[in-house]
Amino acid sequence: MPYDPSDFPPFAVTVDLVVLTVRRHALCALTVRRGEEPYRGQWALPGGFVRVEEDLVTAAARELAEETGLGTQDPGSTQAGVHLEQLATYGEPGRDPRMRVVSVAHLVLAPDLPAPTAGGDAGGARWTPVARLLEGLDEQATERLAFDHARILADGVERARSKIEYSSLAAAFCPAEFTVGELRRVYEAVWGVALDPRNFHRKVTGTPGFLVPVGGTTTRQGGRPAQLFRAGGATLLNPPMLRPEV
Amino acid sequence: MPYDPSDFPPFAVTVDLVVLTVRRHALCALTVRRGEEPYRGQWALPGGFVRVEEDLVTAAARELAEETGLGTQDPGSTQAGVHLEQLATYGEPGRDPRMRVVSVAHLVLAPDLPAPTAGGDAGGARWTPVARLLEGLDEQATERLAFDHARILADGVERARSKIEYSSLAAAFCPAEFTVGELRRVYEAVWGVALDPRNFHRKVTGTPGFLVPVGGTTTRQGGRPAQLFRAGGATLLNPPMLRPEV
DNA sequence: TTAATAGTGTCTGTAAGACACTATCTA
DNA sequence: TAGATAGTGTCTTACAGACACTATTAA
Repeated sequence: MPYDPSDFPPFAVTVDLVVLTVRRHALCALTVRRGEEPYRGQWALPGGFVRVEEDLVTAAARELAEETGLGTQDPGSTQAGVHLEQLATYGEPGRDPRMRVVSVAHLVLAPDLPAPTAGGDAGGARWTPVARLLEGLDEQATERLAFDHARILADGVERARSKIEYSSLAAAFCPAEFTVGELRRVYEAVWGVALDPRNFHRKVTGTPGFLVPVGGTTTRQGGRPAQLFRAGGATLLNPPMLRPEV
Repeated sequence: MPYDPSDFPPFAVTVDLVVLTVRRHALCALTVRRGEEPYRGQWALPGGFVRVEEDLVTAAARELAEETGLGTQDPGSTQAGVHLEQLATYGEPGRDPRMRVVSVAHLVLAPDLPAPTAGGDAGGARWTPVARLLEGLDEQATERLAFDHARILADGVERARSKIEYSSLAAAFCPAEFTVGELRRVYEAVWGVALDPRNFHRKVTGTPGFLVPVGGTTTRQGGRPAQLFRAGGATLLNPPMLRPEV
């Protein structure tokens, strides 16, 4: 099959970002307000075109930096808590009414950040609890996301929920140094359940290499001072943390 | 951002297929021989261009049918044992020396099939043990796959290996009706380990909804007649099957 | 008979779930 | 003091891993 340009139809390739964080005990996603048709004025996931010379994950990191100022280095990196990975690709013919767009969605897990600065071409950006964005996914909810972004968001949330079961990825939602209680509240927010603090403590501190004590303590959560940890080298949690009510 | 064609660079979008099966106690992948440059004469994963009006998973199913005669219905379907799902997308600028190609890889799990019929434009097709295709992934192995297909295959194999831990997907490698021993040999081939037959039997028959007895028996594996089962409705295995030596 | 696979039962160690109890901070 | 969170210990139960033993076929 020689690569005659007439052989293949032209596609636009974009990256869309599911940027998740935990704010006030709720899992939140970054949304931007659309400035043009279609879906003008509606909220959407941040994203943009992939450039000619650019790798997919590089494009995702660039869009993330433009939208939030967040920096990542390599795919899978957990520098400063920020994690970026490819999620899935969406290419249904009618998903964009104007032309054929294939979007490679990426998942970003970030610690709680200051209110997003809409640095890019977006008309506004904010954190929205995913529960509100995903309620009544089938019907026309009031806060319905543009395009098929509700489905993309749902896939990203499900990926995050399942990945923290067997990996140390939940630490990506925490600052560089965090307490066991703060990590537990991340699990509770992402899964939407309550976990037993004692059993959780035993599980995460008993897994070798999962948490590394940094030496200090903090009382920023109130109560007795808690030890500070950072994420250890062990990225796999075996046996996994069990998600209740599955 | 108005969709002026000059705004975005032209991409070709293809689907590549990681088709896995278990033959003679070995995990094998479907490979086709390339008829043109680059990589002429080398083995590669089957694949092809996505058509204008075609969904990504539809394109993957079409390529699969053209290449093997295998039929699937919906994504995630387990009809006649065949399973098809999206794997990941590969779009590094230099991955195809001729032009910018973004490939959406898909993973197919199929029962043991007759020798593949190279029905498509491929110069030949065969099953190759993945162990041989992946050995010395970094160096220039003798049986090196074209493009970045060795990495795509490695990602597909890893996906299959991890998914059978917590799902009933291993049944996709079996015929519609199978015995507990045949299912165990699938796990052993995919993971490359030996499992205790007694503990395996207890695990899979003790999980409600995982296996459904069909009533008959078979002696096609030799020895005492074994009950025949089909995959049950329970697609999630909780607690998961533990992969040894991880 | 032997050799193969199928299937049941039993023991042991690990770990999860439930929860009592103590420790140390702020208000 | 009360009330919050941190952290340890204990008991029970579930289940994986190891393995003895029986069952039923083919050669």
